[in-house]
Amino acid sequence: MELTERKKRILRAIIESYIATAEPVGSKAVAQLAGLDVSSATIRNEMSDLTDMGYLEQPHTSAGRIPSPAGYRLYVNELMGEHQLTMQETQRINDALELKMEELDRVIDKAGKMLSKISDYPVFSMTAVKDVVTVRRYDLLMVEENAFIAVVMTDTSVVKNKIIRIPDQLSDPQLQMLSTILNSSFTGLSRDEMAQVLEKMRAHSAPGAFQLISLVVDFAIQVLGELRKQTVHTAGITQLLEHPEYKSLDKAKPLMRYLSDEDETARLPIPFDSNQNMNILIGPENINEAFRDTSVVMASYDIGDNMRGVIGVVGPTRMDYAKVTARLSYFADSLTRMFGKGELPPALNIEDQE
Amino acid sequence: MELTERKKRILRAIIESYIATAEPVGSKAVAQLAGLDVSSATIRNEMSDLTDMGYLEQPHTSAGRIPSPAGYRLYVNELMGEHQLTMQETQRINDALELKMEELDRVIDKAGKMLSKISDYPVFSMTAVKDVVTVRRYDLLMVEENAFIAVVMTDTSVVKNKIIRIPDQLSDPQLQMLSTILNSSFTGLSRDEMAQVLEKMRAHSAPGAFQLISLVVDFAIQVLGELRKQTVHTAGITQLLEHPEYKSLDKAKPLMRYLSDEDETARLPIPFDSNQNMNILIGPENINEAFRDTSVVMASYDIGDNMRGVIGVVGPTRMDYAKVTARLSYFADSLTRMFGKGELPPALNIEDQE
DNA sequence: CTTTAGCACTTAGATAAAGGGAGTGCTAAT
DNA sequence: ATTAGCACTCCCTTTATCTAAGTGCTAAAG
Repeated sequence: MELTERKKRILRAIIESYIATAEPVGSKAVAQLAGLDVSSATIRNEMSDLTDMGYLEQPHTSAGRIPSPAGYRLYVNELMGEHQLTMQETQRINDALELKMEELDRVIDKAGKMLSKISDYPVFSMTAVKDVVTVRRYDLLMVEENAFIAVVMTDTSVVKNKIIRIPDQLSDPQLQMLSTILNSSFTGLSRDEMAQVLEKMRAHSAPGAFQLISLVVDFAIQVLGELRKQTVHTAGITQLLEHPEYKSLDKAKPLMRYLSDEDETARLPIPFDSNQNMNILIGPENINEAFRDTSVVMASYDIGDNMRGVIGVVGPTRMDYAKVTARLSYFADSLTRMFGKGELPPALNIEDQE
Repeated sequence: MELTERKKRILRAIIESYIATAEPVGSKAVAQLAGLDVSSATIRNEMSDLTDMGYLEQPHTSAGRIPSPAGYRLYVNELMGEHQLTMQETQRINDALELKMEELDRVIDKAGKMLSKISDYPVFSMTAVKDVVTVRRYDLLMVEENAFIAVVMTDTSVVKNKIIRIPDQLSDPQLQMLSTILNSSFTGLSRDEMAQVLEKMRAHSAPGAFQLISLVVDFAIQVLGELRKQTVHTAGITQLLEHPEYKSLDKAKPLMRYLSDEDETARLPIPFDSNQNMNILIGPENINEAFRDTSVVMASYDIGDNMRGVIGVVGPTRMDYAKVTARLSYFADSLTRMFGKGELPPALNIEDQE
């Protein structure tokens, strides 16, 4: 049975009022809000219908109505107007994204924090990385007699370095030789392959030389490992407390504990449908128990050509979907642009240290 | 007036009971706990004295007693036994500190998270850095015709790199020349000085060459800026909610908001007395309003020879000082050892990226 | 003089009862 | 089909009562 125009309008008014106030909405209030020139009694009849159809719920007999998950779903799919970002808002997001010289991981972390501030909800963010990253090239820089810097560049153009100390002195030609070996035998390989080659080499190499090689290769393997590992960042968990549905600690605690526990979030089972770049999960649609009364709005963004990340907002089912989606999508687009191919990349930087 | 042995014993019993239960302690309970073979009436008299002396407080006329800040202070200074870390605990801390290949900043962050897990309280951590860091040397590595990696090493042996793209092609001799200029004119200088030299150079240099130089120098200046900036990390804020004094959201919210707001914590006005390496601030001893009902236990640790950091635990005034101090001090010592001069440093790493 | 037992007194917090208010659903009239 | 009117339901707040814990005092005992 199709909804009449008026029913839609009433449903929408109820949802938007509830989003704003977190209070059940009564027929009288709707009569004003919906801008329909009918009395509250008429509205009551309509609301009764909507309840029967499953779009509204009644906390108890004599309370107003609140939207059911199905109601939110309908709202998100059909009713919700595109929220126009104001100039101010876009400006704010742009300012926020003025990140320079940061490492990818930290950019993501920071981006999360900013989005959280902008949206007033907790945010999680993660990057899904290419699973096979290889080393493109090695450079070795002598710094002192018994130390050199190993610079490793991956095929994803990530550069990492490390100061390597050695017991014996090393001459320039030796370093040159080492560099040649590394660049010829240890590039374009996966971590496992590198380990294998290294193992083979152990047999027919001078122990001293082998030692050196393995120091650098071990570092390279570590770098690749670091890059592979997918981390989830969360930000602004405390924001939950600002929303009335979490004013009872019993509600807030499990969710907060979940979000703040890295081990948990690490295996965040977020079913992201990558066909569309904006996903909304409403309340019970979340498989995860902790999220049963909570909605998640997610967007994906691209990091260059090979990687893709997901950033999402967590909030009460009564969340201002229109606003959140607008902001989130703009934000994700900005991230994509920022990490974009054409432009100068965000110049991620590096650091090693003795 | 000096406290009698018995009074001390009673005070100690009260504090420890209150630490454990968060409930006011009555005379009857004390009679048992203190292990004194006297009746509750006697205890009552003593407790009355202790109240007069300011070591105990009464929430209301007919409640048990709770320790006053002065009481905690006395306890911390004199009464508190050294908490013995169990083998298990030290083992746990050691395992936790098995950090490799991380950047300083992230080590601190992670260390905070671990300590928070170990101590069941929120933790903040920060590093106080040398205020003048300079560049020790530059290395330039050609990667493609129109891009090279700039590797900058500071006098604190931090190495950072960045891929720099240039519109025109660059020959090896040109790169060589650039490197010479950088190493002769832009090392050992503060950020301001570098900017000045750069400005002077603008006049009598070919525009193209100047452009190149300034790209690298700007990066170096940024690196120094990054290093200088002192950041405070917080971890485990949610742990607050596990303690009964914060079960009312009104109490928890301001503190949580404070701790989770980076802008706030950045200017955390923590008066750390660097003469002793363990500081305890009890309740009202905290200048900061948000911490009025909260105690802070802080320890400092050394990062190599030049830097020093502070790591601290935040909790209710009723906090298990004995346990927290023991763990914190062991933890801080471990950090110092880990960053120690002798040993291999935690091999901080670096990364740049296109 | 210190310790102890006994008891009246205080007070927070828990439980129960009563009142108010918002909103519904139904009926009858427009 | 819409609306006004009204009885009914149920939550929430306030008020009153009760209970349990703990104190402080007094007077007796060691």
